[in-house]
Amino acid sequence: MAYDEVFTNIIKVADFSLKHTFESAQPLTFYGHYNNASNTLTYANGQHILNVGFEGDVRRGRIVVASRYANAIDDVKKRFRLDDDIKNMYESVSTDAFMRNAIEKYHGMRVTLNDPWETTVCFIMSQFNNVKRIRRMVLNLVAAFGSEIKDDNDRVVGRSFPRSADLLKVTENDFKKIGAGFRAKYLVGAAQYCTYNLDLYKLNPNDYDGLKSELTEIFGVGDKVADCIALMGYGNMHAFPIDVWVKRTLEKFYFKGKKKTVGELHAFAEKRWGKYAGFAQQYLFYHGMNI
DNA sequence: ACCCAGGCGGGCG
DNA sequence: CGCCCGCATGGG
Repeated sequence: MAYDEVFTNIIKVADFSLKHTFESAQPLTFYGHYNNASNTLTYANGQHILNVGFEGDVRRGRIVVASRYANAIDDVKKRFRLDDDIKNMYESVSTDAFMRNAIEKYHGMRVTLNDPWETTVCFIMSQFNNVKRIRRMVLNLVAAFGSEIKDDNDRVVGRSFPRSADLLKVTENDFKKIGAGFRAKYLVGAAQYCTYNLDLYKLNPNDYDGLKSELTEIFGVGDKVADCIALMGYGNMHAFPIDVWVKRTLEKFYFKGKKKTVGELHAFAEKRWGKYAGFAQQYLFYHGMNI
């Protein structure tokens, strides 16, 4: 099959925004390529390249998938969690004015389901950092250490995200060269640990406590990053990552500016948003950061 | 110049 | 356990 013989299909979808989903600092933000003018996203899954576009209204439109990857449709459905009962989720987390405003402003923003290892790397990169620089660091990582994706004419058309085993020979100094800074030593440790000591693909996505305890054994993964991996790498909506923005936003809009501990905020989120806490969190984070 | 960013590990009390 | 500190780097 020639490279230009791509498989295209259309998925009808309600309440979906490719733009907000991409831009809201999830793994796709860090290694995908989004074109704002055409509202299209290109990303790689392993050796496959997927082109995803969106047409129509946020409330009711269609996703156009173009790829030579036979399972591209299933990949997109899984990645964007299109089978979720989004109307019920919105109803559940629309608990107050802040959430309603966030949902109105960023309607259609989905919590994505990503590869666990890729999510781990992206959020190790995220610590004590800003979104723009995280993205540059991750793109540098893929460019430097990802394996080439070639067409039938042996032409390089992209690079895939490096697996943990692909990074075993990469040194701390190499990671510093791509801008990782003090996180370089964490990447070395994570690559080792996730190759030899922990199979990320055998963890139970539904076991929140189990995920947290296993993931925090990775050097450089603490409570917050583990919550991000549980949420965006395993789809565990119980996870409620509390970063500086979420903490600040909760304190300001839910506790009249009073300082709260992370433990208190976790308990608050669990009681208020329950099984959709992670979904609510993405709106708290993104709206809180941009308000 | 100064402050901050999707925090973490390590050391200390 | 909780608290506090240093940490690399670039953008506002």
